[in-house]
Amino acid sequence: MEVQLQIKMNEKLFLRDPEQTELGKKIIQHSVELIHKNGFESFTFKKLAEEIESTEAGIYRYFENKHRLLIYITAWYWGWVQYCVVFKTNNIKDPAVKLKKVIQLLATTVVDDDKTLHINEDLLHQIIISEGSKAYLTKHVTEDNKEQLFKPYKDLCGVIADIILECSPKYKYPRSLASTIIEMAHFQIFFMNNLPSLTDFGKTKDELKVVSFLEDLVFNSIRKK
Amino acid sequence: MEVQLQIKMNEKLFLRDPEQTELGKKIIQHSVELIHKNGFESFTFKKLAEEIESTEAGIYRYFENKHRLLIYITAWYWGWVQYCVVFKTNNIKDPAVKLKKVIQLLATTVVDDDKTLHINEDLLHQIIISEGSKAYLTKHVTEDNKEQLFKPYKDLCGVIADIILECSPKYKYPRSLASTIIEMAHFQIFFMNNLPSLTDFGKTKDELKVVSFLEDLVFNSIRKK
DNA sequence: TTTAAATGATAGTAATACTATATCATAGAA
DNA sequence: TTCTATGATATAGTATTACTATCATTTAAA
Repeated sequence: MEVQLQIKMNEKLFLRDPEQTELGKKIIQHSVELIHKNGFESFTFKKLAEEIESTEAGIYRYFENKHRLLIYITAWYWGWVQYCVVFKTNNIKDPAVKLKKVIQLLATTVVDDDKTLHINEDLLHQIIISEGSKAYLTKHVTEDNKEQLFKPYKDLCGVIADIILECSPKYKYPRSLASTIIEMAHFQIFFMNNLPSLTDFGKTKDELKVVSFLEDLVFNSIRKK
Repeated sequence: MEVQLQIKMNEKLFLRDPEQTELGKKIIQHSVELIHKNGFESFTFKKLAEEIESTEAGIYRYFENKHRLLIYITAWYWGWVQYCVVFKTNNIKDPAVKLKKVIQLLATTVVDDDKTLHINEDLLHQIIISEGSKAYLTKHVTEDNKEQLFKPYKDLCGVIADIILECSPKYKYPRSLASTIIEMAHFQIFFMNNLPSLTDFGKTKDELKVVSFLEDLVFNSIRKK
């Protein structure tokens, strides 16, 4: 049996749903590749259009602008991560084991998931590490947030916060710790690879050390005292 | 006696030293104000030139482009923070007290420092919170890093890591914990104000709660077990 | 088969991110 | 006093970016 995964996206993220058409899927697929290759700053709809042999105007029918496309991509990613978290922690009783699974999922290389054909999750993971925070670090966060554009991120944070509370019902900062885990899983990887002296993993560049650091950080914070 | 603070900057950060001329100082001062007001994305040298009643070409003589200017501003900020850290922790014996001072310095509102006349440190602090990471989240981090453009950030991280080691000589992740403190001091403040459900401080919007969270996180990690 | 939706082709505009060059004021050295 | 280097002003021009608009054509659902 073949299963296909579809992540339901907020309709405000796009002008026309890219999942519904061939062109739409090509836009997402090649956006991920282009942003991965050249970075978000030098990414333009013109270049994307050339890549997929369509036109700039064609892409503007799907997304208002490239920033909205970035929000779409990150929202998709967080939705997908939440699916993975729920899937991988299913049937696990011990919340501490769940939390470890989550940390590992966030901080280690992603294996491309065949359930979504047009999206390369490994590239996407790398994009989110270096471009993800640009989705919300803007002057218009508040309005974007009102449109619920960051809901998948906030939902994931909520799921992780709940696991933290399962581990330690009296812990006072479950949400802040959850967002810290998410952000630091990515930032420490970025630093390790690009500004290694900001970490203790520069020599080996081993993602598993980031996992160890985060586990140490998290479990020392939430354990009973 | 009046003391004037000058932060020595890496010469590769600029084409002409803005500290040395009136126009240069105006560029820095009004950049901070404009970026604070409209965000880095919509900031252009043209608008800046209009603001200071000079010309675009004039500004290009000081900075290669607006991204270099952002790196300059952030580098200046980290240099200044390091000066504050050293100053405020001077003569304190207890490293735990030092570390608390550092956390407070990073996470709470900055009082404008009269020692630097043309720079408003409070605005600058707010800019760094929302724009600071854009300085290094680029495709050219590695080259920029080779030119030592991020040295002030890395030095500050080193200073904090040393304090952590004073507290707990056997702690395994002093640098990663230091960069986590720095980043989270800023991100949690940003989240608290803009995406409050990612934190536990949304209702009160009280910076001191961010301080408490970070202290809890840090001291549980480094205390002897 | 009709017809609406999706796409493609083309054109145009305002703003952005620069580069180049020529002039001018002034302050210190010869 | 003159020369020269430095900093500032003024103007002009280019390639690219970030869009918007229009119209023709293909495709796919009713």
